[in-house]
Amino acid sequence: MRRERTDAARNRAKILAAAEAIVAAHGVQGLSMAEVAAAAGVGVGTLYRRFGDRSGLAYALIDAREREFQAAFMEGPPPLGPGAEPAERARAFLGALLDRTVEQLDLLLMAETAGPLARFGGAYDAHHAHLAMLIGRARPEADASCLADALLAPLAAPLLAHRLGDGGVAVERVRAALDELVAGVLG
Amino acid sequence: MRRERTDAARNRAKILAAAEAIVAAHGVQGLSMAEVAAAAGVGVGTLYRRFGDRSGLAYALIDAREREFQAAFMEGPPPLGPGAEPAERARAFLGALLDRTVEQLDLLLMAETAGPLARFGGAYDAHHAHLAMLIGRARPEADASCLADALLAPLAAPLLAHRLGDGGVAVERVRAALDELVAGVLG
DNA sequence: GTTGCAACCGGAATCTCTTCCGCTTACAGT
DNA sequence: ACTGTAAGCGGAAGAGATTCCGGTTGCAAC
Repeated sequence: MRRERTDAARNRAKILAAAEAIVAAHGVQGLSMAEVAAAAGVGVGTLYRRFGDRSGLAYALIDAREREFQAAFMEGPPPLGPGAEPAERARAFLGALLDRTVEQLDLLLMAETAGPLARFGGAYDAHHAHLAMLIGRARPEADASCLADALLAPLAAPLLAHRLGDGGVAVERVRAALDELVAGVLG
Repeated sequence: MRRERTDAARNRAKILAAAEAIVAAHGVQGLSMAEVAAAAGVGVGTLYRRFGDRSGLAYALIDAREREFQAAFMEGPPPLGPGAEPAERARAFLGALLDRTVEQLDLLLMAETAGPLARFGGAYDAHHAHLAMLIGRARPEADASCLADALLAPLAAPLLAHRLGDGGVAVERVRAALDELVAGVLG
């Protein structure tokens, strides 16, 4: 496919920079499409062509950290990367994903709320494929795909936001529960 | 607290009837607040005072079946109700919840999308409390609350919609994976 | 039957997301 | 450099959710 036009690339950068500035200044709730467009000096149509919708913009803001994370579990050092036992890698993977999710909870919440299905393009599929691979290696006879969904589900942003925010549950308790789940499934 | 005024009760009934008719005729996507209000012959303000927002209206439509379900697992016959072993009850509970969720997938999807936090008032709390009770009975030393969240998470509407719809996964595969999870957690 | 008031009602106004389409521009091929 | 065109652009228009508030009404107390 053709290279991105230079004006498009420039606009993309301006939009992301403006969006980051707005999130830093007013939080995620202040991130309205019209405001981002105005701050970036482009029309709202440009935002939509580039990012699809509000949730697409949120995912784009998350993307940088997501790439780091994917690199870490695909080719980084153990126990996250190759070299450790599948069960240990799965535990490390879910723990790291928990940390990343908590760190960007506001953006993820907005992204999933704006359009729930978008979550399942891109990042989620990569996480699912990785975890299913680990499960399949540890227990070839199991339904690795469904089990991977089940282990990833407790990390959904709305649930974590509820428990960590209103519920007063600490991250470490969630991590411990995940470890127990992995032990039960891959044990 | 005071009894509901008769005009308010009448309007509530008219609104729910109109909403059900619209869902039956045009599906969940046709359920716009203005349209429901017009069909019920009330102003939109009345919808909002009564149901809070779009997701509140969706939950109200789900409510009847939810009450049946709660009665079944709280005081119905085993294995769902009292009388069976905790592990078996937990399996039956998650299976029944899976069925109910699939049955009302569209409404649940809309309800969670419209306001993700609303899910965690009412029905979710009841499910969580019940499952945590069963887990606590089977394994007093475990963190029953967090494990209950983890076992309920795979039943989130967006995930099920994705797997059952686009992914081509059958309900029975999901059920089998849940059974395996329960087996892993409850010994 | 009258009265006081709290709850309720309606729908216009507002707010934000999203779509649409006529105009502009980068850039590959000549 | 010239040109055709596909990609990109902007912002007005459309859609639907949500808020607001002046007017109305059920009903409990007297």
